[in-house]
Amino acid sequence: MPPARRDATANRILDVAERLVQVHGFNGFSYADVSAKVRIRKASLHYHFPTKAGLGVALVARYRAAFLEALADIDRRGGDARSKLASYVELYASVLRRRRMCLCGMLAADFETLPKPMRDSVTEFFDANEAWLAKLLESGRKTRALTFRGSAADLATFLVSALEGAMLIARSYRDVGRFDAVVKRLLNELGPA
Amino acid sequence: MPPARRDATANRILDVAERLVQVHGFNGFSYADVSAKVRIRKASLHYHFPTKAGLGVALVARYRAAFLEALADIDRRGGDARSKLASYVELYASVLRRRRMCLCGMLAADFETLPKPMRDSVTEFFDANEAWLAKLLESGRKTRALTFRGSAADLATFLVSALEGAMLIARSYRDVGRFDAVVKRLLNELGPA
DNA sequence: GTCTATAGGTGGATAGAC
DNA sequence: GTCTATCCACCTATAGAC
Repeated sequence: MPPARRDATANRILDVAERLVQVHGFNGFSYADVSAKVRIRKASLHYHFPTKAGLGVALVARYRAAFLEALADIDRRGGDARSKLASYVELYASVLRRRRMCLCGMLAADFETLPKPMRDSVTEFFDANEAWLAKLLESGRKTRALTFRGSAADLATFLVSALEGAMLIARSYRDVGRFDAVVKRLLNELGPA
Repeated sequence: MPPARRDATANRILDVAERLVQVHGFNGFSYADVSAKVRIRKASLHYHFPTKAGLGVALVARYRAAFLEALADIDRRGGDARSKLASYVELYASVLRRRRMCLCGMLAADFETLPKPMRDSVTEFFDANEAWLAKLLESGRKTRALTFRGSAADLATFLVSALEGAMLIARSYRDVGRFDAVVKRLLNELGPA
């Protein structure tokens, strides 16, 4: 039996829990909330994810894998650094358009209340995210598609911070345009299109 | 009797609750947590703040007032726009150094779970914050202390987003240097010191 | 794998004595 | 204003039948 089918229920649970965390935060949802949406009893959830901490770790692991896969997709599609950067930003925008916060940005807010293994997973997400971005920026600088001062790693940190912050606040205003305005300014600073 | 003395207990409660929200989020603290730190029984807290929603509103109101007072202080101390901007950024840095997130940045994460009156207070904080900053930026542009493209209001939105995002992530890494690096890049983009 | 039932704890909030 | 005592809803998690 293929894993996709074998873990079909687990994945449905993760889908629902992921959305709940992105919208309400890790301390703002319960097994009861998941239960209601998945149409399975609370107790049955514990068969798939015995503890909430474990569910949280699985959530971040899957999110990171999916995110890195999306980044690999961007690489596979090709194009210059600037269009790749636009695709990268679009990943954030698409999350926000669904009225969600980045899962790990949300968990960064909840950070001090998270079980230790979840904390490590969250920073690992940002590390991997920024590493990919830094590589893109460096290659963009080489081909002169992008211009910027300082190290690519520093700029990657900066961009991720700005994007996460823009998502965070734009969501409160329920105004994606606020996010778009920030993006426009970020891209403008990286040289002419 | 002066208000400061009359509301001494209420203020101690707010001090403790404020810190708890900045560190754990609005859904990550309880009256029991406050009770333990203030050394007063849970039930007594309800005398000062009957509901958690009411406590939350009081929290944001006080935080905004204190923040705007700090901004007024910056104006009173005088200096050029660039040094005022540095003082402005220092407000965020000092919060982060105490291992806290901006109260309203944290509440922006909790936004969807907040009682309506709190939601309004949060966006009003950002509105007031950005309005002050936009005014500063505009005056800096006039005196040529600052150089930037686009509207001052747009740039203010951008700066607040970047600062909040940088706080959010730097706190997860427990690395204030990460925040400082973002600040350095932000200030560099606003022209030579 | 999913169910019912329930344990054991904590959440916000109230009543009434002092 | 602060206390003890208590309510009831909800939380995460477990036991055991099917």
